[in-house]
Amino acid sequence: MPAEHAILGLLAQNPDGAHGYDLARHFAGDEPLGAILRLEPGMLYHHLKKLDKTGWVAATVEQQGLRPPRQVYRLTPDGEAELRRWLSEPVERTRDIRLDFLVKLFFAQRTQPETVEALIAHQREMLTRNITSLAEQRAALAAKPDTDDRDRSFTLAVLDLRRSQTEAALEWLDQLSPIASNG
Amino acid sequence: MPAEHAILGLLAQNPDGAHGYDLARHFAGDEPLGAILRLEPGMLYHHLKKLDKTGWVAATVEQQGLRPPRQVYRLTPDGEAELRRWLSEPVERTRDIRLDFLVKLFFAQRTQPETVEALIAHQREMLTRNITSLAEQRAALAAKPDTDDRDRSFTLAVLDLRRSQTEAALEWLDQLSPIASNG
DNA sequence: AGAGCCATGTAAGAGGTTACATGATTAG
DNA sequence: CTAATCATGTAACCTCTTACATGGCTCT
Repeated sequence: MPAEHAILGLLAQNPDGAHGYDLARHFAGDEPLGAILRLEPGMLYHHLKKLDKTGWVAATVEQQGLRPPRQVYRLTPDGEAELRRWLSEPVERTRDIRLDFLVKLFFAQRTQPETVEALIAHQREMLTRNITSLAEQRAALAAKPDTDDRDRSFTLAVLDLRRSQTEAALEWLDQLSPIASNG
Repeated sequence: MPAEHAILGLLAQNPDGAHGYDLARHFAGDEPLGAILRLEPGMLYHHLKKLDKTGWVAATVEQQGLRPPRQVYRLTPDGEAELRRWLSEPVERTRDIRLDFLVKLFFAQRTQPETVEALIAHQREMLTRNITSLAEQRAALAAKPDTDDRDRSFTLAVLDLRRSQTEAALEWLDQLSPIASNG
């Protein structure tokens, strides 16, 4: 779940804590985070409660006169550890590059820029492994007897699509150096 | 929802109808459909009931001695119209190529092969449009003042990833000719 | 005799979307 | 005076996942 880790990441940038409405702004369309991940108020408040129950954030109440009191959330040590763990781990599937990996990249850059190169390198290995596996599946299928020609050519097309998507992600990764270096 | 249209597609290949267990086999891992779309029994039976309520399939009961009676589902004229409509329509977002478009391709090939080339051509146009739009967004962002450098370079990376994924899908589409021609 | 197939489902829960409810404050 | 902003949430409703319930039949 990238959304909850994104919340942890935002709190990691704000040692004084933040309340729901503060955080919500970062998930709007004109913010960089909002370009990859939209979070409606309902879900945001839901995640905050869940994170509180898990112990990754801690809430304190701030009275506000006549407005509803603010719940100010701060990252706990457990939450920080979880964030670090998550940020160091590449995503397994190519389709998760689009969302999960971008969120990782975003917060790695902002909260621990020295880890960005390692994250990219690990992700690179993972994608390379996936390409190898796809090549193996392709070879196995081509060699498989008793297969309808239409079925085979369709499944080959499926594997080829995955390969092309994974290779594209890999090439994109290799051009991320500006982010990695001056982040 | 590709799952429900996949069910319609399977029934379109079986004018005598099929029952849930029959259909379930097509969504197993070793079948070509299963390579793109897994459907557990629970969801399959749920979709069948929903399609029945919508009027896209019609059920008749077949007694089976001591086993539970079979619900045999047949495609209705409405269901067939819906399937045709869906099969002729490209997907809007690149990320839906992986699932929805592949399902469309699979069933277009098997139930109306003469439409495959048009489907591919329409999808090609859609992807080309998306690439143009991404280029525009990229230009707009590069020209935008008052933007944090880190924010800008991150959002540029997001747009570049989308472009690379969309271009990869486009190149893959252009090599689908074997399926289109001898399907 | 036991494993796996046939054939249908239900139940519980996680995760998400959309819309609404509340009510003061501030900006135009 | 109206609209947007601040600040919190709830409610209803989907979708999907995982696991289980039932019980005869067929194969080894």
